[in-house]
Amino acid sequence: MNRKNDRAIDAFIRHKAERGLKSSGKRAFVVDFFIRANRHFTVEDLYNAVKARRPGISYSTVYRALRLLTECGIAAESMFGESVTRYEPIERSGHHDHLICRKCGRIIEFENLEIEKLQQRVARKYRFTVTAHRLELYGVCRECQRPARRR
Amino acid sequence: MNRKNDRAIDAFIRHKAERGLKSSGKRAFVVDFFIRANRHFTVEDLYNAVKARRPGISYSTVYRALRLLTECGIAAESMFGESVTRYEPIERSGHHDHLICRKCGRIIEFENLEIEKLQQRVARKYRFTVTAHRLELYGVCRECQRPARRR
DNA sequence: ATGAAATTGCAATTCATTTTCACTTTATTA
DNA sequence: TAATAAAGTGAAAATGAATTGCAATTTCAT
Ligand SMILES: [Mn+2]
Ligand SMILES: [Mn+2]
Ligand SMILES: [Zn+2]
Ligand SMILES: [Zn+2]
Repeated sequence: MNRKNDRAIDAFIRHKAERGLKSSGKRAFVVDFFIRANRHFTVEDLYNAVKARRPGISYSTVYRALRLLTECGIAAESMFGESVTRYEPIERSGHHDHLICRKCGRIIEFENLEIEKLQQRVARKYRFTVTAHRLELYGVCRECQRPARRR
Repeated sequence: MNRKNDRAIDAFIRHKAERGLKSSGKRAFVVDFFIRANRHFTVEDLYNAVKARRPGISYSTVYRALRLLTECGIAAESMFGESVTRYEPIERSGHHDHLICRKCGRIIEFENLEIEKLQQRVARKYRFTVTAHRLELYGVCRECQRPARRR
């Protein structure tokens, strides 16, 4: 998994080179932090997490870093039915889909090749070329089912 | 399909009763128009479509009508990776998922019981109770593949 | 060291959506 | 039917996430 982090960081360095971007300690810190912490960050989440360890980084920088990461395919955006966008590093985990708990907000990742195959079959039926997909299952996670439900 | 429209309209009338809402010609027109036109409306889309046939209906009214329709389960919201929410009547078509063409914006609907079963299996594996799901396949539709690609 | 170009933080802006509020309409009651 | 309470409406203001403009700062090839 350090391998994967390194690959992601290399990808970012390559991206910078291609686009003639310069280096910056602040951005590097954000990028690094994001890649290492394998989470589904809100901009606010990431901003707060980063700020705790290294003050003096602004929201703008976080927004801009996440945009770059998305552009070069290191980060993936999702919405999960909220009003804010979430970002997660994908270089390291490969494609997967999500179970989202509506009680505690937990996000569980899964992969299912059979489903992916069936998606291709559906697409073929409509002569549709799939370039991306999104599958989200919403509900209640294991932990949230245990405690006696009130109300 | 008139049956289904009628059922949706009845559902809305019931919802009004339950919540002590009053009647309004404008709202009724929006609701009616939305239910009849089986489309994936943007608020703007619906506002324009409605305004063409019956001027003097404001954005506020459209927004508010769509909120009510969503609350009582007649309309479903989706985002499809854009910055605006889309609404479609679901009472009439039942559950389905979507193929979204990134070139022309066309939205194709499909149902696949096998996929739904596999989703249940995934959920069971994680002891997760699914209450809703969302599957979207993005790409290029049949029609958009035909013309010689330029660039 | 110089200068062009990128980066940054802050404030201002954008854009979709929600809310506020004065006014109108509806429905219930006397 | 008149009075009244509550809901509906449009226009404007407010909100909230995300983007952008800009002056100051930093990077880096020369
Ligand atoms: Mn994930
Ligand atoms: Mn649909
Ligand atoms: Zn949970
Ligand atoms: Zn198309």
